[in-house]
Amino acid sequence: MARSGRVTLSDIAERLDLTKVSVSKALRDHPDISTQTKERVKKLAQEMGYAPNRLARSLTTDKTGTLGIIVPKIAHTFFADALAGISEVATANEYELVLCVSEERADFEQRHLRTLLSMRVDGLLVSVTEETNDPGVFTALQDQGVPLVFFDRALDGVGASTVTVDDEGGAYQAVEHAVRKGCRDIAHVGGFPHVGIGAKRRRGYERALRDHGIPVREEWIVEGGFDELHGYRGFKQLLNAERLPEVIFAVTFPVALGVTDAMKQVDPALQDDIQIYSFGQHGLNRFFAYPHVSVYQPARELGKQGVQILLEEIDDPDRLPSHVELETHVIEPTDETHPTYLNGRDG
Amino acid sequence: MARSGRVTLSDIAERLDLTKVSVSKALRDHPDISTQTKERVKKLAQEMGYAPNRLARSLTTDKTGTLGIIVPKIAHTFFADALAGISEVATANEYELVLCVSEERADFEQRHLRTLLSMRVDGLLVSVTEETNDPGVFTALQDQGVPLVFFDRALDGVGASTVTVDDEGGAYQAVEHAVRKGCRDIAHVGGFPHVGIGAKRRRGYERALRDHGIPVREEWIVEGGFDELHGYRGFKQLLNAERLPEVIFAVTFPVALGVTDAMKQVDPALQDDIQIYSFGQHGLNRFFAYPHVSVYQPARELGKQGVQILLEEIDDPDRLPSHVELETHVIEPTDETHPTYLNGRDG
DNA sequence: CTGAAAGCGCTTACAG
DNA sequence: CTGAAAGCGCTTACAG
Repeated sequence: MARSGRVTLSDIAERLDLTKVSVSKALRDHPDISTQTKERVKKLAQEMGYAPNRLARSLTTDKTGTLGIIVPKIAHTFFADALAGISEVATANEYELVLCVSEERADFEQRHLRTLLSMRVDGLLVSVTEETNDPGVFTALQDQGVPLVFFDRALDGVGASTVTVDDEGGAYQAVEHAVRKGCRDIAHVGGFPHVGIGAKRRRGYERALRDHGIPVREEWIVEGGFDELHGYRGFKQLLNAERLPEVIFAVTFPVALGVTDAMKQVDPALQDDIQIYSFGQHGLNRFFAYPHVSVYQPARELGKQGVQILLEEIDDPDRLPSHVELETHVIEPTDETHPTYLNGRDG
Repeated sequence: MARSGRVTLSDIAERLDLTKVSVSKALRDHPDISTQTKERVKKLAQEMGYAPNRLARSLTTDKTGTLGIIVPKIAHTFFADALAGISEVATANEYELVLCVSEERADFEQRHLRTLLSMRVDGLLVSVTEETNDPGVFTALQDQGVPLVFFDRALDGVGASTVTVDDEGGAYQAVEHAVRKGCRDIAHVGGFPHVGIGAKRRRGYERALRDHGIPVREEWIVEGGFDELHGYRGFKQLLNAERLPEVIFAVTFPVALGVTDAMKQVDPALQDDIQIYSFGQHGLNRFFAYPHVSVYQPARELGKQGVQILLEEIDDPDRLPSHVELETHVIEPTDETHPTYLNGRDG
């Protein structure tokens, strides 16, 4: 028995008067071994409760069957949903997930990256923090030949695969949607410009305005992070503008929530006058007193495709990086995606 | 260099004309080694980008520095929040998380359990599925000496540590709260009785009714699972009762959402007449048109304490199981916990 | 203070 | 079809 008190190959071999190599082969259905021996081995292994030590196996095979995941936040519906997709595809392919949360901090991200490397994960799926701007750590990975895929938030200047949504297009659609409703006073509480999604969503916003002959007003554009706090601050900043807009397009759903909080605090009646649009939806929007109009972001699908690509790169290390961009569309509260039971399929 | 193309102890040793043992010791600040040598070693290790292979280390030390986590769902705010707490404490103690999602399926749970064991995680933190009823797999873990802690959803008959909330007390408080508001017609859309939280919350509900001289009406009690679908079905079932209640107490927040969906579908005006109470809160409740009254469930704290206890058991294998029960309280929409920025600490 | 030996539990060639 | 050797990259005693 192993130090740990667990059954090892040798334990089985001893009881069967075989060598551990034969046992190992038998358990893996190696053609070297006779059917009869295989059966004896498997039976006893089962009886003894044998579970192969994956550490030992990984050390020799140089494959751990694990994927390193780094997300900036976990208690945010977008990342939780993405993780659900990631978990689904990983499990289906017999990979385990080592989950790291960077807390939007670049230093945490780097530390996690190092740890995951020393754990010899087979590949990495990363959504960068809002602070991340140094491609150095990531290009180093590439040099070491570790498969890497960015999802949702990618970092420019790294030759890695990416799975994103059409950020610019989605933002464009949102603004155009507001324009078609007759609005021209549209503000943007945006993200940091050095993060891809921040820059792209803003670009879409501005382009849509211009295409519809609406001047871009700097005082109606706020830049910041991606969570509630920045939405809250963003709205406060908009109060300094000459007048308030009719529509506020928020760079993320959490930012939209912060904007709402600020509006309610300043004057709840503002909610009747200002419509909030957000990039990214939320399953509970349908219960809101003032539901947001949102750009549908397929979080789960993003996670699934991310893993899919990562697995392909693991299987074929010479594969060139892929760049998948998922389509988005605007959803109004009224055509919100409802649970299937509301579609008459159940109940 | 290792097969993987990565730097090993021997690579460093060779360049420095030392043995790998000395290098290993130097890097770990072993007193055996002279300060001067340590510095030379560390400098070169840094230059060569050495990262110790944790697989190899774990194989000899019999410690992986990983925790296995199994949750029934991930895209549910409760578990995402709990995971945030888990991640926080684990990271602070230099443990990594191997995350598994059981999808509320007992067979998935068992498979994940086996995998985590073969990965030699140092401990397990589990919230069981709504199907789980066989303690066998878990007691087997105990026999193998693998530290195990249940959080939120524990399984009876396993001598493992548990971190839960005061389910019965919380349910009791919720019902009492409704009674104090003058309601006597209180229904319960509950969980499965074989899952601890289901049985306890129902018990609290019934006890509160009795203590206030209100008869328990079986037709106002529905049993089922813990997600939206079961809430939806639950309300539909309540429609068969002689009359509708004034209050519906849902066993979880997702169940409360399903109930709401069903109510809206039957007749949106019902929302003016029936108040929904739920065990477990949600950060977005404050934006709801009809906010729920809820029993506060400290998800994050539950996760944190779970890891804390697990780490203690890992450090001291002879420790007796602990049972932590966190307090709950009823929160009305008006005294909802708001983001800190709304408390004037920011903005 | 430095080193040679042994071992963790597995798998991958190579013999027979 | 079965076995003996070698090795994955580390650490833990034990010598010197």
